[in-house]
Amino acid sequence: MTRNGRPTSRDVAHEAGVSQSTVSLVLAGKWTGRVSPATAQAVHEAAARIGYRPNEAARSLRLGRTRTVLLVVPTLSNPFFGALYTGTARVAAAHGFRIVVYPWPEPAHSAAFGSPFAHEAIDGILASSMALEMLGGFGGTPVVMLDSDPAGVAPTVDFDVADGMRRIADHVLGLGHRHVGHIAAAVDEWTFRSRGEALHAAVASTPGGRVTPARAAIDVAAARDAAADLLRRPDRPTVLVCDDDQIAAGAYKAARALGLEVPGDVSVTGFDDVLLAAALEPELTTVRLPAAALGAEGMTALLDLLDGGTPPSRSLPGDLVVRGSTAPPPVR
Amino acid sequence: MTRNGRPTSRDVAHEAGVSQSTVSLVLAGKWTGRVSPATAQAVHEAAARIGYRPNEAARSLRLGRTRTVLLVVPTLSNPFFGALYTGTARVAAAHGFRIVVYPWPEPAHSAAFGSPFAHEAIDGILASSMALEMLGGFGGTPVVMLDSDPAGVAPTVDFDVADGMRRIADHVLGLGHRHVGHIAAAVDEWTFRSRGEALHAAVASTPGGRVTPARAAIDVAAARDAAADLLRRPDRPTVLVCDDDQIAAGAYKAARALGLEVPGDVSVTGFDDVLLAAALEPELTTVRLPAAALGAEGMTALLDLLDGGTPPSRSLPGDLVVRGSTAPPPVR
DNA sequence: CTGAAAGCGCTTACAG
DNA sequence: CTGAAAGCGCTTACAG
Repeated sequence: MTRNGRPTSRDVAHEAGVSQSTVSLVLAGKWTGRVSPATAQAVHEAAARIGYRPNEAARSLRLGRTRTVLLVVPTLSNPFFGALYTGTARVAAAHGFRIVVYPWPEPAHSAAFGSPFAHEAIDGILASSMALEMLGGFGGTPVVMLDSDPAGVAPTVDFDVADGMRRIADHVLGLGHRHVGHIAAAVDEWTFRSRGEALHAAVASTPGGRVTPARAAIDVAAARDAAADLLRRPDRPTVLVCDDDQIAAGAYKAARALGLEVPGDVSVTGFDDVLLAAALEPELTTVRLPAAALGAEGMTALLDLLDGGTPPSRSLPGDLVVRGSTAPPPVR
Repeated sequence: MTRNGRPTSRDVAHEAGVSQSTVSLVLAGKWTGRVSPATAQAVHEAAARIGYRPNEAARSLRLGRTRTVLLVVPTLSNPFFGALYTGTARVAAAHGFRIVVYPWPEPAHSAAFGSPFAHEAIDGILASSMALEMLGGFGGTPVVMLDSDPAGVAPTVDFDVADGMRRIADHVLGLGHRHVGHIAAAVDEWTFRSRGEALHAAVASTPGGRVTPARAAIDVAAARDAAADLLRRPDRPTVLVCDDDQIAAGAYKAARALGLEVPGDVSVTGFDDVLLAAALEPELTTVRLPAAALGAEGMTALLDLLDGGTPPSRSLPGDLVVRGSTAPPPVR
């Protein structure tokens, strides 16, 4: 027994009447052909009887692996990343890994958190929605990037955001819109660059189509101001395509403040399909990005990488979800 | 050097020309009076030069402590718990602890996660918004409960939700409302029981005041249906007091579907002040609960407990935030 | 003031 | 088929 009262493999050995090494072999599942079935069963029973659980610290020290993965996300105030975490943790748990979440850079607290890589008690890193370079020096720790530029050196699991934005474009162009206001997220990341490029390409290839760009932080108040600027123009866009659901919420507020109805006077679209999208009135037309699936696929790829594999970069499709915030442009 | 190329305290010792035990003493900050200042400085310089970082697994094994705390939350889809995590992690990092988040019971994945207590590589538990009994058998691991019944055996850090709800009640009663619809969260937890009791008490003590109760899951669609039932009554309440901001979002939807204006025809209040509250139109009158502060105070209490202290149960005040969703009742 | 040594609980060659 | 032993990298009495 350890000082804190937890049984050790020696206690199991004593209880089962075998040696400690036999216990280790049996409980690691490496006994077939080396230990008799009867002995193995006795060990399992003894372990269950005294409530034995292996000491992870000892195993980590011995193996040089910690079975811990660091998940780096830009923020936890967006429930998107909560869902992402859930997906990674599900796959991790099934393989005996744990996930430590690290919101970074969290503007408010970045300094106080200290460097996550200082601890180094991790086997690998999953980083979402950021550039690999942002991670700085993390030694040779294996990394899988999520929702990030697939042109980098690390394996990547992405959403096909360009395709999602093309679906948005096809939807609003199909409704008859030609003048599109695009409220881009003022964050220089691959995921947002891709959304913007796809939108511009799709609209430009349509006769009479044009995009008026604007930028806003991913924040309701900032988006409201950017949207108000677009809506006060003499040649007002008939639809506001937003890089994110929170930005779309700001666009709603700007429209209402100017006495414009959504979607009667101006249509609005979002991106992500977080809870907010269905809470707004009217409900938001957006692209659903399966965050939990992204996390699960990313963790699967990282496990492959840790096993010495070379997981291919992949892309998950997003679904267009048409709700009440889009309609044909007003007749003039 | 370890197999994976990381320098150890032996490498530092060699670099500094001292013994490994001296390195350990110096880097643990326990050298004053036992090691000469010159030697201590040499050790620090050598450690910095070769980029030494202590192996956490070895330290954990030796000390029998892991410097890891499990944070159990009901869900991560509500950004409230993201903020709570941020607060705990900030204090934890300052003390060399890490936080492992565990959403539990996450209806969708609860089975797949496995028991968090099985790993046992934790020194303590912070559990939010649940009953201590839900944690089941966690051995003798120290626990601090957050936003939970202070009558339990574990130290507790709470919001004064009863006071918050009284402020809501005073606000709407002050506006002239007398018939209050209460949409309670259909979750049998202390935090919601307290909200309901405080509301009923405050309204009952006002001449002519009465409460019509309803219940809904913490979910926009469920809340919409519950609110619609209240609003279709012949003796319709003039204000819907909701146990949570998401429930309030559902109340908005029900009002709009019935052609009622918020706040002209019916006032609505929330609780928590998550991002959604300011994204709604009109913006939601609610009680701001400082989630990050709760997390920070909880972690501080747990550190105290781990040090052998007996942290007192505490309560943090919530602020009433009056926005556009409340107004005097319509004249009849 | 400094170092040699024990030992935390495991895993895994190695010997029998 | 089974066990004795080494060793992962630390912390901390203990001896000098």
